[in-house]
Amino acid sequence: MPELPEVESIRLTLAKNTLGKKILDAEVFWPPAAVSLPGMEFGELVKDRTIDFINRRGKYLLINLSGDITLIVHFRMTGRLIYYLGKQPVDKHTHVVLHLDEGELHYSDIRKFGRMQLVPTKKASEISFLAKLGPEPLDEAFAFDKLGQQLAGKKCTIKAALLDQRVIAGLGNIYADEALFRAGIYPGRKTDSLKVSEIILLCNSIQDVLNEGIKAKGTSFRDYRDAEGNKGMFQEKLMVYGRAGQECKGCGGILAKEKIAGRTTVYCPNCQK
DNA sequence: AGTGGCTCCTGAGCGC
DNA sequence: TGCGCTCAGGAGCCAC
Repeated sequence: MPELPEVESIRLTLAKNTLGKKILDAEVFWPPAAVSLPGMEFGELVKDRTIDFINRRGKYLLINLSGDITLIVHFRMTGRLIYYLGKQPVDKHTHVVLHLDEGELHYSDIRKFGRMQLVPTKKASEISFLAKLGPEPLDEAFAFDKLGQQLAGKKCTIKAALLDQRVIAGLGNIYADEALFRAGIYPGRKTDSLKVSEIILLCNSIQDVLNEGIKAKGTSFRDYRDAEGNKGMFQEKLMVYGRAGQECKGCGGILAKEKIAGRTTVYCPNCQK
């Protein structure tokens, strides 16, 4: 599932292949996946626009098109955006194809949770789901004091807080569990029970695990691929996610599984307190 | 404010 | 081989 490092990897590979290219036309096979401006047809709105630059905010990919239109993509669970230099057949999960002046861009999504949405670029930051997002964990301005502010006064579990995109943008189940393991914090701890020393540790762990995830080009636990169709490598480095019942790579104890914040959570009862 | 449940979806895995 | 069941989950929404 694309979290921050996966979306960043898609951004980099997509930029490498499509910047400056022009959209000749679009084919929409499943309309709910392609949200346009009111009263405008998706294909008509993207036609003849150039891909100017590509940004990322949390787990959202922001593709700036010429003429002040931005294509916002959220991949949710199984969304993929892949560039093909040649002609590529569509399959039953392909929802949108953008034909470029060189190559084509396929948006597909097995579970159909993901969305592409066109918005006026000037209004992009006001779009409700973007405006609500918390700080970017890899911004230079982000440090333990910022994380502390975001967590202040919260009484939920730390796992729930890390998954809350209003608190911090870009973490999902994989990197939240991995960051908590590295910080030695039990995911079910109440947020207001964390000491400053633990918040410092957690902040560093979040940044480290995200940076290492990006360096490894993301985690391909199951479905994830970058914009060139390649898998990431970070699944080989996972300490807890997907490893319930296996040995902890730190202490050799058995990793536990528990539903916390409504999500399957894996942790080491020995290493995380 | 926090929590739990439901919804959107499909495929994988399992028991029989 | 195949049926039916459960599980996976990001995030919005609603009830309590």
